[in-house]
Amino acid sequence: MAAAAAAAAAASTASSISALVAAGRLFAALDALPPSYSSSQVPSAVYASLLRLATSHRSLAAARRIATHLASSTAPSTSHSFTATSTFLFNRAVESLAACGSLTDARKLFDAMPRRDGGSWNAIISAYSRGEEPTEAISLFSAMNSCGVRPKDVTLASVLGCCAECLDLHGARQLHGHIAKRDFQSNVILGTALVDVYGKCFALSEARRAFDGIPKPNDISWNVIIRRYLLAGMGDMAIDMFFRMVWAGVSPLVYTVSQALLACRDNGALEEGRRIHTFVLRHGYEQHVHVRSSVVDMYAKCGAIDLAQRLFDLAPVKDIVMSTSIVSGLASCGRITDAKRVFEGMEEHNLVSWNAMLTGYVRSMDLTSALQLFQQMRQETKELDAVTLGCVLNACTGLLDLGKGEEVHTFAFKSGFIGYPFLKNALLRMYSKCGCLRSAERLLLFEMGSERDSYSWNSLISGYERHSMSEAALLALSEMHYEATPNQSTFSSALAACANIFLLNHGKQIHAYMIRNGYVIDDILQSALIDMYSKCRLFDYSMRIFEAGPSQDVILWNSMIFGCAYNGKGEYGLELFFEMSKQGITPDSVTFLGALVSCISEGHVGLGRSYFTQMTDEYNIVPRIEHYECMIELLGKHGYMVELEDFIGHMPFEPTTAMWLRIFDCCREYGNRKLGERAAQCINDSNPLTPVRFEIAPDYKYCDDDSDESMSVSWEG
DNA sequence: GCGGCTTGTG
Repeated sequence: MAAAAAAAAAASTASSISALVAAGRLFAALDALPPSYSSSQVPSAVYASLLRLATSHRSLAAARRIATHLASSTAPSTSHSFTATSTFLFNRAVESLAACGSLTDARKLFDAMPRRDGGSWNAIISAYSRGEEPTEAISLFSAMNSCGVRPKDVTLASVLGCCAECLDLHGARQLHGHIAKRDFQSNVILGTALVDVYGKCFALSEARRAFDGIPKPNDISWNVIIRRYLLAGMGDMAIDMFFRMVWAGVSPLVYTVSQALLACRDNGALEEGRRIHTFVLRHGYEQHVHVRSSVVDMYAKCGAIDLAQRLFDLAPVKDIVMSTSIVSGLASCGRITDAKRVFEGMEEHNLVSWNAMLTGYVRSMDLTSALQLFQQMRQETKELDAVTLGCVLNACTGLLDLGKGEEVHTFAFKSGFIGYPFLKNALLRMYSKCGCLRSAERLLLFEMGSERDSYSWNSLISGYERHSMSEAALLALSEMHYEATPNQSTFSSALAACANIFLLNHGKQIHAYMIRNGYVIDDILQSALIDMYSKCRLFDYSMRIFEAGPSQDVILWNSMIFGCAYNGKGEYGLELFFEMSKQGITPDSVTFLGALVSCISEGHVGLGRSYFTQMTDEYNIVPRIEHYECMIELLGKHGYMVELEDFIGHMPFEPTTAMWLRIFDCCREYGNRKLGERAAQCINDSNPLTPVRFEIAPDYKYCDDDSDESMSVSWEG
C-alpha cells in the first residue's frame, strides 16, 4: 500500500517536471526535483530531458545541479547498482557539462564513473576535441584503447580532427591503422577526415592514398583533397583533381570551383583556367558572385588582362572584390593609369582595395605616388594593417629612404603590427637595401628568432653583397644552411659575392651544389653564373653557359655583354649587342650601359654617342647616372673635350663630384684649362677640407680643340 | 567561401 503510494507520488513528480521542461522553465523544473536523499526515483527520461534543456540554455549551473542529483541518487559507490541506464545518463551529463562550458566538471564526472562504455569515452573525447584541448583528446583516446574499448567511427572522426589541429601526423597514422582494422575505410566521412588530416600535416602523398582508398568519394571529399593541394602550394595537382572530379561525374561545390580557379591563378595556368571558365558557363556557376570574381581574378593574374577587363565591364554587379582584382591586375601589368581610374571610380574603398592600389604603385616603381596615396588613405580611413605598412616600407626601400623606413619601424612596433613575420622581412629588406646592415643583422639575429625564413636570409645576404661585404654574405649563407633552405635568389646573391672578390673555387662549388641538388638554373641564375665566371676570368665557362640555354631574356644578354667587357673582348660584346637586336630582343637600360662600356674600351666614340641618342630617342629610356658617367668617360678618355663640355652642358643635372673628378683628370691629361678649373671649383666646393688645384699634366696630350694653352705649365710635386 | 602580402641578375 505504501509502495503504491510512493510510486504514484513519483509518477506525479515526474509528470510535473516533464510539463515544466516542455514549457522551457528550466529552473522551476529543477526545483521540482525530489531531494536526492529521498528514496523517490526520477525516471531516466526525465533526467535526459532536463539535461537537454540545460544544454540548450547553456546553463552550467543547471547542468551541475542535474549531475549532482544524478550522482547522489544513483549511488555510484556501489558499482553493481550502476546500470547501463545510469551509464547512459552519466554520458549525457558529461556532454551537457562540457557543452555548458566546463570541461573540468565533465572530466570530474567522467573520472567518477564506476563503469564506462564506448559512449562515455566518446562523450569526453568529443568534449576535449571541441574544446581547446585537442592533445588531451588524443591522450584520452590512447587511454581508451588501453582499456580495450574499441573506438566508434564518430570517436575516430573527432580524434582525427584533433590530430589535424595539432598537426599530429604520427597520431593520424595510428588512427588510420584503427580505421583499417575496423574496416571503416568505406565510410566516406572517415575517409575524407583522413584525407584532411594528412593534407593539413602537408603529407600530400598520404592524403592522396587515403583519398584513392575512398570507394565513392563525394563532393566534400573532392573538395577536401583539392583544397589541401592548393593550400600546400600544389596548384597543379589541385587543377588536375578538379578535372578528374568533373570527369567522375561529381558536381563540384561552388566553393570548389572557386578553389580550382584560385589554383589556376597561382599557377598562371591560363589554359586550364579558360577550360574551367567554360565549365562555369555551361553549368550555371556564373550566377555565384564568388565564382565570377574568381574568374575575373584568374584572367587578370594570368596575363589575360583585356579579357578580365571585358568580363568586368560586362558584369552587372561590380562589387568591391571584383574591382580590387581588376585594380591589382591592371597595376601588375604596368597599366597603372588604368588601375588608378578603376580605383577612383569605385563606389567604396576598404582596406584591401587601398592596399591593392598601394601595391600597384610600388610595383610600378611609382613610389612617390605610393606615399601620396598612403597620405590620402590616412586622411580618409582610420584602417591600416601589416600589408599597408609593408607597402609603405617597400616604397621607402625603393627610395632608399632610411629615415622614413625607420619611422615605419617605430610605428609598426608601437601598433603591434610588427608581430607579422612578413613585415619584419620587409623591414629587414629595407635596412639591407639601404645599407644599414647592422640593423638588418639585429633584426634577423635577435628579433626574428624562429620566424626567420629564406626571405629573411636572402635579404641579408643580398644586402651584404650589394654593400661590398661579400665575405659576410658567404658567411651568412653557411649559417643559413642550418635553418632554412637556400633557393635561387640565395644562390644568385652568393654567386655575385664570389664574383666581387674573385672566389672562383667557391663559385664553382655553388654551381656544382645547385646541379647536384636539382636546382633549376633559370635565366637569372644563368646570368649570375656568367657574371661570376667572367669576372673570375673564365671567359670560356661563361660563354658555354650563355650558349647552353638559348634565351630571349635580356638579362642574360646583358650579363654576357658585360662579361665580354671584363675580358677585354669589347668588340665581341658589340657584336652580341647587334645580334640581339637582330633576334628581336629589346635592349634595356643595362644593355645600353654594356654597349657604352664596350665602346669606351674599344675607343668607338662616335658609335657610343649614337647609342646614347638611340637609347633616349628611339627606346625612350631615361638615362641613369651610370649612363652619364659612361658618356663622360667615353668622351673624356679619348680626348673629345669640346664634345665633353657640350655634353655636360646639356645634362639635366649638375655633374656629381665623382664625375667632376673624372673630368678634372681628363682635362689635366688633355690640357683643357677652362673646364678643368671649373671642375676644380666644383670639387673644392663640395669637399673644402682637401682642395685640389688644377694643373695641366706636363706630358699632356695635345688636343686641337683647346688652343688657349701654351707650354706655360708649372708642375708642383 | 572571391580581392591586397616579402627574396635574386647586370
